[in-house]
Amino acid sequence: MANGEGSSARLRRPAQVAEAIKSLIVEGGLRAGDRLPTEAELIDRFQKAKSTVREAMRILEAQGIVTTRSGPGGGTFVAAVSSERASALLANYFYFQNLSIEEVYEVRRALEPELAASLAGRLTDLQLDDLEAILERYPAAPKTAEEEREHHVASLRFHGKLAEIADNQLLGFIIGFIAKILTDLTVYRHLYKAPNEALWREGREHQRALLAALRSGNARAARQVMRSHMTTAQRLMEAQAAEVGKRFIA
Amino acid sequence: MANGEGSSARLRRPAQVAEAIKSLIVEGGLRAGDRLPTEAELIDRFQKAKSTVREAMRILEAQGIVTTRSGPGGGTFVAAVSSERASALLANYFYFQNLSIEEVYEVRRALEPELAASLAGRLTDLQLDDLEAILERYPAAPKTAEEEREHHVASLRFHGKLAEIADNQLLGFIIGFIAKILTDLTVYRHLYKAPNEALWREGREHQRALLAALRSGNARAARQVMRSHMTTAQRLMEAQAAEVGKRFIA
DNA sequence: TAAGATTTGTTCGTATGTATC
DNA sequence: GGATACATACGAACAAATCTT
Repeated sequence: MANGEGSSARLRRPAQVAEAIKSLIVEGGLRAGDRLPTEAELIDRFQKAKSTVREAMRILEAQGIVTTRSGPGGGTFVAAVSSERASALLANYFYFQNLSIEEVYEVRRALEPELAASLAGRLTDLQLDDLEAILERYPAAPKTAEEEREHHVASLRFHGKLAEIADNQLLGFIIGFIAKILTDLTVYRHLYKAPNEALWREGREHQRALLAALRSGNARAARQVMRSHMTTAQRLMEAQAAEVGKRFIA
Repeated sequence: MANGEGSSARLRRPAQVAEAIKSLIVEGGLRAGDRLPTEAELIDRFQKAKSTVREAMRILEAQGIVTTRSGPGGGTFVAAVSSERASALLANYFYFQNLSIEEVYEVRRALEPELAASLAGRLTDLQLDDLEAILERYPAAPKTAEEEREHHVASLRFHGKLAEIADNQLLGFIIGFIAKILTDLTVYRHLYKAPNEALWREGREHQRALLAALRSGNARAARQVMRSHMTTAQRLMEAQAAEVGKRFIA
């Protein structure tokens, strides 16, 4: 498990203990749900003060790899890091970066069509209906900036849903992450320009066509439609002149 | 800034304080290097015990968004999350996932050619020489499993270097992250098959051709060469029958 | 329901370490 | 080297959560 500090930096005691506990997990081959020694045992084993051990636990908890419960039968347990947690931690990194729309879309243009192609013909009717439902929630063109924002969030949810369904966990995570930061950006953005109806209509046509291609199992068409959709989406975003980066977060 | 917990979960006090401090950062528009109130001031402001505040600090430190120094003029400071830290935290997520070679390469095949194309003709002589130097460190075909491993790590450093140079920070981060997990996998893997010389030679030719395309500024060629290179690299990896995922970490 | 047991959660006071002037 | 200002570490006492009986 990665230690997260530059290996040169001298670690303070809580961080040292946290590393030692990580070793217990890795060396011991512990899996999600497995129990770690109690606080008292750890204090005894490492010969450290209670607060030191507790700070170590907070470090591991912040990273999402353990959870703690009090009470009998409680204790500290190994946890599989959730994708939500991983996304949130990664978002902190980009908080300090200032991504441009162009940067985000260069990645989307490369990945989303692949995901679409890989999913063609592999979705259940239930999943297809879910996707359809997302589109149906906003059948009319947005009239106000507020409506435009809701449309955009719904559209991103569509992509987030595709990401969840992905067989490829890495691809799914990345696409889901991008949908998340674009959603946060959209939600917390307060300056809007007038909705661009032509672009909206074009985007909507693409999503319909995409759904049809996914349903019929036409991977080539799905890839092609998603490619066009990304181009349109990028133009929509740029038309809004939003800036990604600082302030895209909760 | 993302809070990292499911928003429904009731937070304990250290986590509450950590969130409050995050708010100080976000609402106050604080930037990397800015100073937060001293421990004593935070204890006073939040009316919490010293250890509670300290546990909160460990949480923020683990996420990479603050650093602390003792001594006069010391205290807690906002830090830009480093890409290394972000990578390490993200690697913890995939520790529990078990990615296949195929999954990783589906993403590499889509992204690395784009990066190569975007870099063509934009590298300094110094950067090109750095890349050349990485290739030159292993001019001969690997004879042993050990040598083969070193070659592979060097090749991944080549990709990591390209990722560092990338103008697109998102694209660069993703490619750097993938190079990192593949490197960790390679380093900590202890079972090797015999090196496949034909594939090695093919990969090497690709990297040479790529360097030439980058130097001459031929974006189309760079993209095309990288595409072939990815195919070869995937076959090399699969020939080694390594499994990504569990145990790819330190 | 209530009491007791177990385990983490929180507080406080004190002492120590560390960097700057 | 001494004073100062800060974080770091310790440990004892008590609170809260939650399981068992």
